Amino acid sequence: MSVLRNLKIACNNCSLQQLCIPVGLEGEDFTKLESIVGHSRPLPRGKHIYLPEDRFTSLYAIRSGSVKTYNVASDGTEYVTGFYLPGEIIGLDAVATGIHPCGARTLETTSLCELPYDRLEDLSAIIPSISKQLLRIMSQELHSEEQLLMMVGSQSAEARLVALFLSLSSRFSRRGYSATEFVLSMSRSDIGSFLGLAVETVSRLLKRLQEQELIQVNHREIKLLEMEKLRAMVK
Amino acid sequence: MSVLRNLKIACNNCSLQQLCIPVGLEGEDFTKLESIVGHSRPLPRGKHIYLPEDRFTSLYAIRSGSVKTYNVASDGTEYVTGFYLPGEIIGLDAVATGIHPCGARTLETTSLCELPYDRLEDLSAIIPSISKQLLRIMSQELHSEEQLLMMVGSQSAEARLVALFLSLSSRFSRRGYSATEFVLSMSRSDIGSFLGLAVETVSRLLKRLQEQELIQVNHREIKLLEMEKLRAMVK
DNA sequence: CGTCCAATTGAAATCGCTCAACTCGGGTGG
DNA sequence: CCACCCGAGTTGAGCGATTTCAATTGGACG
Repeated sequence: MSVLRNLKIACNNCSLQQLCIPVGLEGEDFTKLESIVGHSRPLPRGKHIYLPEDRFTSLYAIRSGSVKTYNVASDGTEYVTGFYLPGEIIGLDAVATGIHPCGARTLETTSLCELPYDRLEDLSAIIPSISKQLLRIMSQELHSEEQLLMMVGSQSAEARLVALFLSLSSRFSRRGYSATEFVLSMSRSDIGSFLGLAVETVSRLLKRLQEQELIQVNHREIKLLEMEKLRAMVK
Repeated sequence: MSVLRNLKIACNNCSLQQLCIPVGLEGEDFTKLESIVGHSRPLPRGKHIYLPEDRFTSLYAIRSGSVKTYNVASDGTEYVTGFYLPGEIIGLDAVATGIHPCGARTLETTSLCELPYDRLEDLSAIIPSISKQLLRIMSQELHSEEQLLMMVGSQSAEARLVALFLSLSSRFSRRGYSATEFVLSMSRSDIGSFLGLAVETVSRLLKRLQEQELIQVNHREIKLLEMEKLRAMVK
């Protein structure tokens, strides 16, 4: 029985292998990595994975569902710093200090794989391609933060929102989901907080984009109607 | 003669050892790292280190001087993505793809250490603490981008400018320079571009902060007069 | 069926931008 | 050595995008 359960959750059987840490691992190395990965039953919506300032022990790979990371300013306001989809890794920003600078919370029912960092370090001393892969993932993350920064810093509210949708679109599509129709797991205020916009602005922009027939909005269901025009909006 | 030159530029003699990749390396490992580091004569102001879209071959550590990284939007506008001081590493965002997503240019006369990435990868397979250190540096960078993002996304223009000064202040101070008096190597428009503000706004804010006697501005010389009040402004 | 939170809508206020003119300082060439 | 020039920086006025405040609607769930 426990065998069944283990099999079921092995990286081996995970459709996200090609997006996650195991990329490029084979045979024994693959098995070794698998052996340190911890699993848990799916978490419900709104569950904390770790809090800001928590001690850092593990990275987490999203297996299914989605997660937001956030930071709390000294006045208590919460700022969303990122949205994470299956195959993506959270906690990388804590490696440097051993303390989580951001918290993480599930946006919907979510399954995680836990990667104890000390064991991951031990393993990457033996299997160099693991640290290679980790570095690649971090670098990727760094790059997308830069993109985001540029966007938030100097694009219109409309362009920012469109850019978020296009980012989600391409990420969904790489995971085998539709690039043009998806359901947002985050609230309007999460979106606003992430993009540096007021909730009301998000709402008005959605309406306007719909009126221009660029997208179709139904509560949290989004349909991108004019990909080319949308892409042209984010320069 | 060549020995003298080599000694002069060895990590061994570098005051930035404790801020740079060598952190935690000793004896033979230290020597091995040193052996792959390339040096060049100081670059003048305004020199490109690499262009956006250039193929990635090396990381660069700033030895002295300063550097800005930037991105070019499809309409040709240049966006500053970061300022880098001695002991900091540039090029990390290119590891994932092998292509530099951002360009890098000197802001003043600047000396660099070149770290060929393929050799660094080979080395970190032998010396695990190198990849550990690299991961730590990347994570650090990730964290500071998050901070920046939060700031740019949701703070007032004034708070953003103050936050930049405080960041420079603490970075200068860790390098043994004054935490309250420094000379900006970047132009007002670099600052504006980095913070997502118009040049004129930067100028007006500097004036206002000076009138409030929080800082003192003389061209590019900045003196922070009221650290506590300044810190309180960035929540 | 009522409650509560998320989302929407409207109106007024504001922060930062754009456009335009002007100043200042440093470097260059006569 | 001085006058000129050019880019960087400053200053002013008006405008516009986004925020804020306030009220309302709508859905999900008990």
